[in-house]
Amino acid sequence: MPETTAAFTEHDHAACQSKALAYVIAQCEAKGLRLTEARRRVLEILLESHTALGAYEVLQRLNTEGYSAQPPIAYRALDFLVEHGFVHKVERISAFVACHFPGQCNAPAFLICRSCRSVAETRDARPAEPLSKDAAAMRFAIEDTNVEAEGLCQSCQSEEGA
Amino acid sequence: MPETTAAFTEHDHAACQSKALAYVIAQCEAKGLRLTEARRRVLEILLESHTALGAYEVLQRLNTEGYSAQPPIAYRALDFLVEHGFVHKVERISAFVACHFPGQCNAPAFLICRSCRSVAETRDARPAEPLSKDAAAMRFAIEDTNVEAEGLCQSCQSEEGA
DNA sequence: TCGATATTGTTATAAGATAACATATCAATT
DNA sequence: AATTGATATGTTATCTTATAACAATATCGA
Ligand SMILES: [Zn+2]
Ligand SMILES: [Zn+2]
Ligand SMILES: [Zn+2]
Ligand SMILES: [Zn+2]
Repeated sequence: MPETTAAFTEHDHAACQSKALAYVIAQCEAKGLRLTEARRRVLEILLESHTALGAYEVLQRLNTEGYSAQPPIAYRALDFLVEHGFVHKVERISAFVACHFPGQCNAPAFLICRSCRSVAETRDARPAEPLSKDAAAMRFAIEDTNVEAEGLCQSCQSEEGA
Repeated sequence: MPETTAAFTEHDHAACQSKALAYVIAQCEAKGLRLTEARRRVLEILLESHTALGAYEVLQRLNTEGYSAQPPIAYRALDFLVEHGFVHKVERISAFVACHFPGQCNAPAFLICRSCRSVAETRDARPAEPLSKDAAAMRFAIEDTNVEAEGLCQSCQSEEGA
């Protein structure tokens, strides 16, 4: 199996999920970050699958659980989680996906299925070489990089052929 | 000079601009595409600088020229230009920038200044290697890739220090 | 000229994101 | 325990980005 999350492969997702959650809890302890109720619930919702969810989908999920939250609740929780690298924003589809490489994720890159919205994360994508070289040459200070590939996962290819 | 557009460097932008426009005109001729008034105006607006413009900024520009257009006018023109590779969408900032590598642009990558919104385009970014390798391994069919780096251009770094 | 196809005009609305401000909670110090 | 500054939440309203839907035109080959 390649160095990707198991998004498009069979795997023990319960383990996948609890490992990531445990890591976030530990990190917050260690760094004195406050993993509040809302933040934790949002993270748990995202960890349920390898599918990216929009902020309003997350919000809806919160609200089907007795919560009665407005957009800023979801966005603030997501901002916190993204800021600390526990969740990634997938710009291409304006959606959020939990990080599944707890603690090992520097420059993530994503494979995004346009049909089922599953997102596989690969790590160690050295920020696209020619880009960082050019950036240095023109004294451009890169702060953050997105590498996102959209397409069809294997199972959605089959369905589309059908 | 590296293989980037001249976005962050001194250059003969008039030439830059007219070369790109001429290329698009020729391509449309050759492929029987209709570069209508609206499409051409939108392209010209984007070619004026290496700054990315939002769809509504483009719309506003159209409307300050006697036009009286609604959002779909701008989006349709942009869709056409993006579809044929004459314009790129910069997902990270939901904005559009003219392609300045007419005919030589396969997998563009961008350096985006978060302050002045200038965008430099580098070509030949082989779609991030680890990603395409992983994709092949899991039979994921990549259709389109974004590589976008956000940061500060040299001149905006100076200003921020001030 | 006819008819299929592509494009534009127009209205309305969906979807994504944030500003602003009041209230509440937390955690460290007196 | 009370004070206080910093952080987080609740709430309303609004802003930005993008598209659906459908009628009216224009284009171009048969
Ligand atoms: Zn999993
Ligand atoms: Zn899929
Ligand atoms: Zn130029
Ligand atoms: Zn700049």
